[in-house]
Amino acid sequence: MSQENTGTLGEKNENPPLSDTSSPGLPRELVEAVELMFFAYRDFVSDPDTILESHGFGRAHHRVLHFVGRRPGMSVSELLHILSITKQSLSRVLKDLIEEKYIIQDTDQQDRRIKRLLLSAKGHKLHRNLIDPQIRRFQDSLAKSEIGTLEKWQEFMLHLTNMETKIDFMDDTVREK
Amino acid sequence: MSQENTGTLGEKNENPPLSDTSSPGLPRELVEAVELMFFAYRDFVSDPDTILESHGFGRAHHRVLHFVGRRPGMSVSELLHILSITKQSLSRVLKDLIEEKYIIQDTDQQDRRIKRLLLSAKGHKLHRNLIDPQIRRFQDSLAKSEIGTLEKWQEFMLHLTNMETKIDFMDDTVREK
DNA sequence: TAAAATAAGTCAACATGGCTGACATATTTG
DNA sequence: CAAATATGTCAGCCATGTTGACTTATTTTA
Repeated sequence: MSQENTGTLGEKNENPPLSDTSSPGLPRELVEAVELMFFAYRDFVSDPDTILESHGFGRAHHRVLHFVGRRPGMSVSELLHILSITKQSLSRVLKDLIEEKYIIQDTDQQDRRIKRLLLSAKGHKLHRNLIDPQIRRFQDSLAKSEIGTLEKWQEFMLHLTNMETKIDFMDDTVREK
Repeated sequence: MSQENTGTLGEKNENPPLSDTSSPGLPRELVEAVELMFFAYRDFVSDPDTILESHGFGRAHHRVLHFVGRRPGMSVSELLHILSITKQSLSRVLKDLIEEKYIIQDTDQQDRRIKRLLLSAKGHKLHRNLIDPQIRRFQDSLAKSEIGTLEKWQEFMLHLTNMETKIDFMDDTVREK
């Protein structure tokens, strides 16, 4: 067990081929796919992360900004449901975004307990700046790879999700209750 | 600006179609793709998260376990490089994994400063348990969607990464220096 | 109409896992 | 022998998750 590998190495920086040593018994392609999820996601959010930092915001702020942008007029509890976090976690970032006028709260006229969330012009602008590099990344990747259109990729990615989660958001039908 | 949407709603749970209201000026399909990255990643790691919790571990432990499993005999600095975190962050989780005998350290015989990292039998077993649901998720998705093989998906995902990151790991050639 | 349920918000405390800076130790290299 | 390298450690900070206990306003219901 103790390092047959390193013994066979001529120099310390020559690493053994991954296929020889890694995850015995598991389909190599699928293990690589697991890693690609990690690397792709990490790099995919790296550009917005940089922009957010310059505003004193974090990823949590980004998510809120994004989903409010995607569904203007969303209530706080709907947002909590999509993000799957607690209201205490949300409140910290939402407070920042409201105080700095990226997000506007608008009391629902039918039910005055509910506050509808909307992006301000400032909020739209930031949202736009954050998503631009991600869209560019998709477009570049689309151009460089042979996948053709995004459709099949989307279908595949959708099947990776827990569905209920996703469907709640995609659908316009009744959520809980 | 103030909520034309909610005004048109008959009932509070009927939300407006996303396509009508969200992210004006941006290609809808690409905005949806951005969200799919978020949902797919989150749900993709949810099964391992549950298992990790029962062991008192977190995602950080998972990553270490995974990459050590993938490249047995990896040095600490190589691991740091792949994970792109500081040694102080790594040390917290690596310490746990070594103390609880999931990972074995083996001093390199050529350069006794370097410690080669390896999974113990216990480590392999946990790694296996963690990756199994993820592989199953890929297989299910592959079966349910019309993407065919993973090849094009992998190519596309690879192009989403910053490349240097990825290539460092995939290649067997010399890393830094 | 009074009581219960709902939506939102707040305070306090805790965990995880990033980060920086400052050092210590062992080992190899020049 | 001095400098560089690989690893490890202490201390403290930050972001963002968690739980639990409450408050306030508003709507629903019995």
